[in-house]
Amino acid sequence: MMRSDARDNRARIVAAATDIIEHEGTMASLNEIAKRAGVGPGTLYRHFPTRDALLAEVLVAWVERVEDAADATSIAEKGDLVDWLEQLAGISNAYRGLAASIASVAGDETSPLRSAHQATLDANDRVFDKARAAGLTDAPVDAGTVARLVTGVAMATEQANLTHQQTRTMLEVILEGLLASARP
Amino acid sequence: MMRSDARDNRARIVAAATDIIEHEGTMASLNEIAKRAGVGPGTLYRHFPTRDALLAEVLVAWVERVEDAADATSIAEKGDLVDWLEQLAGISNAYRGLAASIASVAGDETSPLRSAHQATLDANDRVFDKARAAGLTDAPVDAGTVARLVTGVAMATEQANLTHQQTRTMLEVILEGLLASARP
DNA sequence: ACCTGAACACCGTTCAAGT
DNA sequence: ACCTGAACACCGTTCAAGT
Repeated sequence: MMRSDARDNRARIVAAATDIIEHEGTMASLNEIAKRAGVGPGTLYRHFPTRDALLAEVLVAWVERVEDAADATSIAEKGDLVDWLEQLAGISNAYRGLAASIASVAGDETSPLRSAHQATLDANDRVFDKARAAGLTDAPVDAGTVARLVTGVAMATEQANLTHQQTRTMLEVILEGLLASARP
Repeated sequence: MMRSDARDNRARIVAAATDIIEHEGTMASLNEIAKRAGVGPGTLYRHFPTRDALLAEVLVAWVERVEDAADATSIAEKGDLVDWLEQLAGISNAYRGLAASIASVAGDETSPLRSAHQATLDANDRVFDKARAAGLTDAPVDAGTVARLVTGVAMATEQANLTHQQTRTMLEVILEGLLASARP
């Protein structure tokens, strides 16, 4: 059982982090977050030994957005799938630096962001299940490949300040490729 | 005419930067580069007011590699094009952080890295010209779209420590999509 | 004209000292 | 058990003072 002051501090750190990361991105200063939360930097480190551990907490709400989006999406034609990929890329760019943070999970099995990452893979799988049900494709599409491609698009979009149309064009190419290579 | 001591210092800064960036990536400490070059930090800033200005100088040699690779590549079948994209992605990952630095050029018309970026776009165009000559595709493929996609792949590869095979799979999907959407 | 290097305002991270 | 906040070793960047 956590001491009540510790529990309070933890909650205030998460609240401050959510607020600041939303505005400044995933690379926001940890000292600034601690200050905003009204705790010493050591307290932040005690509760969250790494930046990703803190980010994982902030992303709990974010993961729900991904899952809701996946479940709310209905897939009837190819354009719907592009819309979905666009949504996925957009959500990955909810905060500055988020796409890069997500990408780094894939290469680190022990990352605290692991479950958040897995949830998005699963959500993506469910959407492509719908696509198969709608007869858009008959072969399996690897969710990992899709995730890596969309993450790459999201990173490029953020880094190069791409227009909506440029990003969509990239996703159209990718979807075309996914469906083409899925057909034997 | 630059004073000879200034010219010497400039050359030593570029040499030190090349050396250090090769090992530590594009985000290497500028103070460390200055120290290695045997100059004060102010001298580095006098010659290169921004990190990208310094990087542009370091990348002169790098651009030649891209152009040589493009001109040396012969394209006869689809696999050759995947090989080319793989080479392009590999070159973009020559240094850590390079893919991101390249990506940021696209969103900044005044970047000192502009000519380096343009050179890679042109090189890519020449390769796809060969593909058209070989009858692999008949419609134009936008070099900008290709560059953005490959940059995204390169960033994801670096950030997620992807395997060779994972990267190649992404590029295969992209090429499939490029050729498919090029066909009317 | 060019260079030096101390100085400034920041980072992330740690850890003795407190309660 | 938990917290504070000064301290450390770094950043990038500037600018008075030197030659």
